[in-house]
Amino acid sequence: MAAMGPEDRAGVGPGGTAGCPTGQQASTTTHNSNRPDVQQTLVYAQSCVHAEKAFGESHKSRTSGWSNMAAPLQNVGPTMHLGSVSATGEAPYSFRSPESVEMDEIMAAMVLTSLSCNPVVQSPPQTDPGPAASSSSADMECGGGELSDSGSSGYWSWDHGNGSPAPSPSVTEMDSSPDEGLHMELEQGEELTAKKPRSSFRGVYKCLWPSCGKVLTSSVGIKRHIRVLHLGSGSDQSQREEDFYYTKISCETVDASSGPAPAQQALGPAPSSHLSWASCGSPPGSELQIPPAHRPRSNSSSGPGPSRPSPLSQSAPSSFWQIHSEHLYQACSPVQVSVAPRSPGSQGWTPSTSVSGHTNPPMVKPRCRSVSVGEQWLQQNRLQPMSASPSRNHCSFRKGRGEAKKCRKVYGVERKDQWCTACRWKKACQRFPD
DNA sequence: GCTGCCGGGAT
DNA sequence: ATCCCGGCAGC
Repeated sequence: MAAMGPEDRAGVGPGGTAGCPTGQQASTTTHNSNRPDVQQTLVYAQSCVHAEKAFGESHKSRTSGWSNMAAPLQNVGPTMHLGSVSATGEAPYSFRSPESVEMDEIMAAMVLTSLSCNPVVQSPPQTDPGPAASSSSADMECGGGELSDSGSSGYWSWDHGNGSPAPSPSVTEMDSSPDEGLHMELEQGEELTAKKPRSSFRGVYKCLWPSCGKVLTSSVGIKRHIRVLHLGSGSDQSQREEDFYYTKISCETVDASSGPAPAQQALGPAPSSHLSWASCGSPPGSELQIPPAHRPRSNSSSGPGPSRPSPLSQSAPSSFWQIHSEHLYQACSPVQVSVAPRSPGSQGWTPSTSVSGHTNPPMVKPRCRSVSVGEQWLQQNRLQPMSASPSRNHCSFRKGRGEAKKCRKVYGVERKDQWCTACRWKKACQRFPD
């Protein structure tokens, strides 16, 4: 639904322009003038360098400026990365060719972006992530996936859960350059199709070296690739810098087969729901399980807004919350009303709290409205085992009227204030449900 | 046309 | 979350 076109990308996320010192625009637009698609994040990041150069040459001011630009870098150790960046980004300007400089700019900004957004890159991904690290990284990845929906080009965003920065690494990757992206997709396709049938989440590591775009599935492999091919093996520095020249891309497969939940089996085709829930990747080595405490609570925003990615196996319980918030006066009305022996003038209506909704088949009958997967799961688990195929065909059926008196009939329009709330709101009658 | 209520907007 | 209403469909 988030059909934001590429041109809609603001490019500068929350605090984007505010974070960078003034005067950042002019110096860099010249470098990127012929490729407007190249991430504006890059422009932004690089422009900070220029601005700082303009403002002062002291290393101290540079450091503060960087931390100002991107708070995420603070916990990473800004000076260390600055060293690597400045080595490629600043010094050679005076004598390198414009193309080389441009590539350096791109690369430096990519490195910065990936560094600040991807903790997996900051620390060796598979050495010893530990449970906390893996879970937090999974959260990060989720944030990235979510951002990718908005179509922004890696703008800065702060993760909802733990306050960590979580720009979208994958978006940055995809937007980096069209030809490179194509190249990467080809390679990625080759490597990934092999594993496609079974895995649901995976991370790939992409080399950020200019015009390389090599994609590997293991961090060790990508490190070795960078070290050997680009940095040149041997030097101590190269072994440390290799981290900066790759980034991790989280991918998801369209797995309709990963652990089919009972509800999904019974549901039949509900592909959109599957996809919206499975928009999260995670590192290949780390486990997918996000602790419930870490998982963002289901925001009550109905509709396909930022769908919280979660493994499919957990989809049903999470959507349970949504049901309660969305269809409160319907889904949460186990209160059955015995309508039969009533005098017409009587105000009384006897709500019997019998949970035996299943004894009343019409109650179970799905209404004609779009039912989420989770909701059907709920219905299946809460109520009687429904028919094995509560397919959406029933949704086209609109229940007939006249089976029970409604508030309008009982009280009349003139006594509308005595109607139940739902009737007043033109919703399904709560007081006299069919 | 009346009625029930879904879907969605407004606050 | 609450309130309201347009509009659809069954009668």
